[in-house]
Amino acid sequence: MSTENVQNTRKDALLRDLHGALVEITVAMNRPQRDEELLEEAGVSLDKALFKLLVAVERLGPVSIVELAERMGLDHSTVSRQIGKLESLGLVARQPSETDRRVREAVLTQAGRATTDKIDKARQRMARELFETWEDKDVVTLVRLMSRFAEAFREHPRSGSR
Amino acid sequence: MSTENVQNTRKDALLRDLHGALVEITVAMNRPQRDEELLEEAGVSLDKALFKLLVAVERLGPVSIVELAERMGLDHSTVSRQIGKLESLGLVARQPSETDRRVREAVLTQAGRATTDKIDKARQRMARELFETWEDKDVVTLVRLMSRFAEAFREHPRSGSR
DNA sequence: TTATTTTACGTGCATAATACACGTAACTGA
DNA sequence: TCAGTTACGTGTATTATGCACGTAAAATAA
Repeated sequence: MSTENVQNTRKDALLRDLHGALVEITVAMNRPQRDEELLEEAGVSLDKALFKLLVAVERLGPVSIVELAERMGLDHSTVSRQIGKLESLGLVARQPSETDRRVREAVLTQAGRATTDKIDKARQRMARELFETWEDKDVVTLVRLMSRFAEAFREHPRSGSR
Repeated sequence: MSTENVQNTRKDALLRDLHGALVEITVAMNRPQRDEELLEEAGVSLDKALFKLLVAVERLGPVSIVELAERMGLDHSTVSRQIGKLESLGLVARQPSETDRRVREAVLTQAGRATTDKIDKARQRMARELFETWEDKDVVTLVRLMSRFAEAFREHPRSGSR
């Protein structure tokens, strides 16, 4: 308090704004409404949780259940069940790993690929629309800084652990 | 496919990276681990869902249940119950609105304010640490562009509705 | 090699967050 | 005044999720 100065206050306000933006973005990303809209635009019918996992499988290629769980911040049992559902829907297949017979890698099936293609295209359309009024320069900068932030946030130098 | 050109591909890749960063940030924000760490650092014991709502009440000041629900992307019944819990913990109070006797505004109690102060300070400390190696200029730019994006994303020009 | 520990996965079980449906009170506008 | 809308709370059902446990395979130690 006694050592508080103007610079600190300014920076605090800045970081406070950042947190506000982060919360807003997180809420927007978590809105079921948003998923539905995207799925509808893509002409795909899929459950919210399954949808996120399907996209993750697309991004991470052949990927083990455990790694998928870590990436998604979920328990492996949850992912195991959800992948099971995606499998029964014919969108994902489990294949034994070549190098480790404990792991069963999740991969997209042809139908799964077709689905994620539609979703990706719908997302691209919406993103283009959102950035329509932005200067290219700003978009590039946003992506650069936000990617950098995402990585730092993920690696998040935890107080003591890890 | 036949009309695809290099410019489109470049921009698509950019937007794809953006989405990747968004997903990573969302996952990081949703990690229960993160909340725990923050709460521990703040020396506060509180449930995950309640914690988010408490922070929301701090930000949005005296706020109705319905507005809170809309901001959080939750059903009003969920928020009603959670505010009830926060009330029984003595962190939030419900006060009748001056202008509309249907609404019961949620506000922080003194204890609630003390709690959010601790949380805010802990978050500031962590944020400062994360941006330690960043140039001020980049932080300022990140916050500016990300705030702009958050607003655009929230207002999200829905296909037809709204 | 053999034995011990760790890892990956799946399943039974319990919990808790959440949405939906409904009822009540209050506000709004014709 | 009266019909329609809105804000809120509660009963109920769903379901996503984590935890605990067991099994098989791999890694490591002995």
